[in-house]
Amino acid sequence: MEKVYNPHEIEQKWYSTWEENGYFSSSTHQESDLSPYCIMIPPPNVTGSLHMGHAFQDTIMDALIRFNRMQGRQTLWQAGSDHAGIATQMVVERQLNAQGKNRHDLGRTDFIEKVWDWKHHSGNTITKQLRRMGASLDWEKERFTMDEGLSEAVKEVFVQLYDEGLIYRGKRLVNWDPVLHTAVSDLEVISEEENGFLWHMRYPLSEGSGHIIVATTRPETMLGDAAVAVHPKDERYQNLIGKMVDLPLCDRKIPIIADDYVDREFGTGCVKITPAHDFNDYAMGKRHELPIMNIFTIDAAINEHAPEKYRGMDRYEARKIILKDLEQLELIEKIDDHKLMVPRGDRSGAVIEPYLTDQWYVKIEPLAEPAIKAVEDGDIKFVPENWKNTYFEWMRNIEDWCISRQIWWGHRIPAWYDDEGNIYVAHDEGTARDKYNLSADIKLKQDDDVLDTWFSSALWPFSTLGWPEKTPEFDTFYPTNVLVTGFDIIFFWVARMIMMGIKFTGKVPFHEVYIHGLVRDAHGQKMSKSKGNVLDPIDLIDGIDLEPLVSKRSKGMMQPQLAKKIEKQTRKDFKDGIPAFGTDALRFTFAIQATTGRDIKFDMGRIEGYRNFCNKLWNASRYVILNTEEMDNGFTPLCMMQLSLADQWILTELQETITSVTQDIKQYRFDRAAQSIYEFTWNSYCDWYLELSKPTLTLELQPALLRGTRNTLITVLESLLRLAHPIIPFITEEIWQKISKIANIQSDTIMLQPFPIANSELVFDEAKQEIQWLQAVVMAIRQIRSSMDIKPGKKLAIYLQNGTSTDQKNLANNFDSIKALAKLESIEWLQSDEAPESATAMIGNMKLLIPMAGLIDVEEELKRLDKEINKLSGYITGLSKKLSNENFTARAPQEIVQIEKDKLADAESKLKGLQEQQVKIQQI
RNA sequence: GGGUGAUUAGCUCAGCUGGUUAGAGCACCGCCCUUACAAGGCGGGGGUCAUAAGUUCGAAUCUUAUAUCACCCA
Repeated sequence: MEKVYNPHEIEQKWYSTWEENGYFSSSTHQESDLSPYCIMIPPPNVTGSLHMGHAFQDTIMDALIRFNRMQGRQTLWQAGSDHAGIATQMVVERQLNAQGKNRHDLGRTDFIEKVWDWKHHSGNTITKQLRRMGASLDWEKERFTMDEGLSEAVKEVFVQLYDEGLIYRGKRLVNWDPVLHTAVSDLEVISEEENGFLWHMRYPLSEGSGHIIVATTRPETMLGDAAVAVHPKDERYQNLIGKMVDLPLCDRKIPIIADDYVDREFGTGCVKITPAHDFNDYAMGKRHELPIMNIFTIDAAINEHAPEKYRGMDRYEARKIILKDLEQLELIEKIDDHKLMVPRGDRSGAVIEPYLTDQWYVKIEPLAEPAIKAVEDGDIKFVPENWKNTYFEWMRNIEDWCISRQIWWGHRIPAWYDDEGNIYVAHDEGTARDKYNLSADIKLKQDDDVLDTWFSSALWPFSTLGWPEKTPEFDTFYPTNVLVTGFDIIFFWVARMIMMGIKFTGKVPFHEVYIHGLVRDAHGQKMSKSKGNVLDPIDLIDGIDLEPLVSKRSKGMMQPQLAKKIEKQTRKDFKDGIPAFGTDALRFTFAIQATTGRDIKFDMGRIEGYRNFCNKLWNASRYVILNTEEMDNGFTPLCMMQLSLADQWILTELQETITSVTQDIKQYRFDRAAQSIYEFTWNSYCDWYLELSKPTLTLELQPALLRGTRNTLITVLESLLRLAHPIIPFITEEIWQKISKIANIQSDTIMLQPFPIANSELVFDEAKQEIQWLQAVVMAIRQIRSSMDIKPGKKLAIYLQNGTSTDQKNLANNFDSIKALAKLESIEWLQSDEAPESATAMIGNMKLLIPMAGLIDVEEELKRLDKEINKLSGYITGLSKKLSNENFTARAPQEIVQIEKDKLADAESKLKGLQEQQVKIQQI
């Protein structure tokens, strides 16, 4: 293997090998009694590219999938993407615009063909990037929400819901994008605080004198006012309730009404009510049977219902003129600065209007009920559990779902109209005629609208498996095991999948929902394009220089004035750009930070640390290969093999690590799993075991012992690679290819190897005790060495005193190891109480002495002893206080009391030894 | 206004059903290019666990209140 770990060279090679060999396939399954395992990828937007949220989410899913696949289960990670109606249409329209055309020039059919063209040529950015992440998705089964089968499922569901009266057409307020000319979902509306004004306007009372002052952030909507409302208990306005006002500029009279909804503290406590242009006003209008007067066109310009003067003006133009006119009439009381939430379309950036239109709706309550019950009954569990509250909260206050969109790219609504506007719903026109007994001469026209993309996404868990056809895939994998997603789409997606799944398959679509946190930047800010703080996962994998990074971040801004600030921040945060860390390091960073539900602040220091971890594993493997390749490693049957204490110890540690990692992954604690792997690899295997193996290998003892150590070096590393594979697939595969050959394993890939299972026969408690003793001795010597400034290379002669029979046995068994690890010339037992002047450490009751002659400074040693003694005394004081408390000794469980007593005895004897030593040295 | 979560070392975070002298990585200090690894080795310093009260023999952990921050809903 290369001396330096170079992720770039290994990653792409292995991914294509895996894919070409069909290792990701859900059809090839090993013989196993275990149940199949399936995760549906949250289908990424076909126009999208991979962001940190995806990378995090995909790491988790891939780890789960690889883990379960290695456990021998038939495994499907369903690949695919969604058609992202508005986003995709916009991408293609922009291309047309560049040629000076728009979609109307092409017409619907040709335009849709163009979109398909685009999809085939450019719609695979994110699937390529998923491959870079190492995601072991079943690409053979890749689906797209607009492909034939999924479209069939959409029609089937629509028709059935309509026939059952659960889909209807109605006129309601929707979020209207006046630029895109379509309804958009709440999810596509981003409300953010912006600076604005609160205008206080006088509305004259109709009775002749006096006026009422209303406060509004949107004065132009006054043209559609239907009333003025006050709080019924508001003493200031009691006498006005029921009276009329003259609506300025409009020549209309509107009533003053009372409603609880009015906030007395806001503005003047009087609000104008515009039922057609505000969601709350709409509700109030319904309560009070107010007329609903729409004053906007689909472009949000003033329409023919308003006074002639303002017709055709854009809403903001109209605002200016109206304010000027009111000013002239002296009807403006005052203007306050005001911060308000402004809803904008996430695609167009236009301010969204509540707008009254005909749309299709799903009647949601009958669907919500069983979906709530499924979570209440535990058929579906949220991880972390708290999220079920969010789910319930939304589901219990759910409103009907507007599913129609006024765009071209999407599933066209399977509804036809005759000349009289009667509606016929069926899979296609022919079926509709049969179903409704319509003769061929009745002209039918299909609805122009398409369905919300989320409508098809809601069917994803079963439509991808072939539903409504009966397929083996559906039988095998539905219900799926777990859905992995962010909290932000619990409403839009998770809840709807549950509703649709139960409705159409009779079963929940998944048994668990794992909700992960958000990936934020190093400062804890949400990553967003407009803030210019996004990190591209691919840049972390491949690296990027500062200049390209700066231009990438500050280019194509919606608000170009922010570019300077972004550039400055980027130069500060990434002085030297970003080095190439590789996919495995990125995945490990995500895994180890995936504590339940918490957001991740993405810290470059950590990914660097885990890149170093990969490098460590790499180099340890090189050591193992160097010492075992083409040697007698004890794999031939019937050869004599003997395990050293160190071998037994590392095997013991490995079993414990396997047990905890397995448990942790099953409980979605990827942080703990990764942490255990890290600690085992670095702190046990590398820091101690490899060092312990060196004396054995170099001293060339009996062949049986040599075989034992070589065998252990190999088998432990081989298991470790399999243990870590679900998190860091590339490096483990690369190393495993070498190691498996040495270990006599016949297989082409680590991917399909069994996940390690802990073996209780490889747990050696005695060896564990002995190695812990050895570690204590070695660390004590190193500590003295370091604080006394003794050169690392200087070999020491040490003495031991006052050892128990166990200490004597431990030394005898580990003599060579200790000599090597602590760089000793000799170790001798002192039989009498007499001892040379020495620096001293206590290992239990045993005294460890390093003679001072010429090596150790008396003052320094006294200082060191003093420090140790102080530390110990503090400890002892605490313990004795605890133990002299009768309440403690009487009430605490006896095991605990005994533990504390043992601790105290131990500490006291240690203290005694150190104090004796202190006296001795003071006498020098 | 309602809800959820957070607050532990300079930074990023663990700490599970209460029993550790409160841990890790990064950063910091000292020594070392020791034949797997300087992307490294060895050793070290650093925390009144946001604050206050309570429950308990015992609280970072449980309860209540307060403060600050974040997010969701209105």
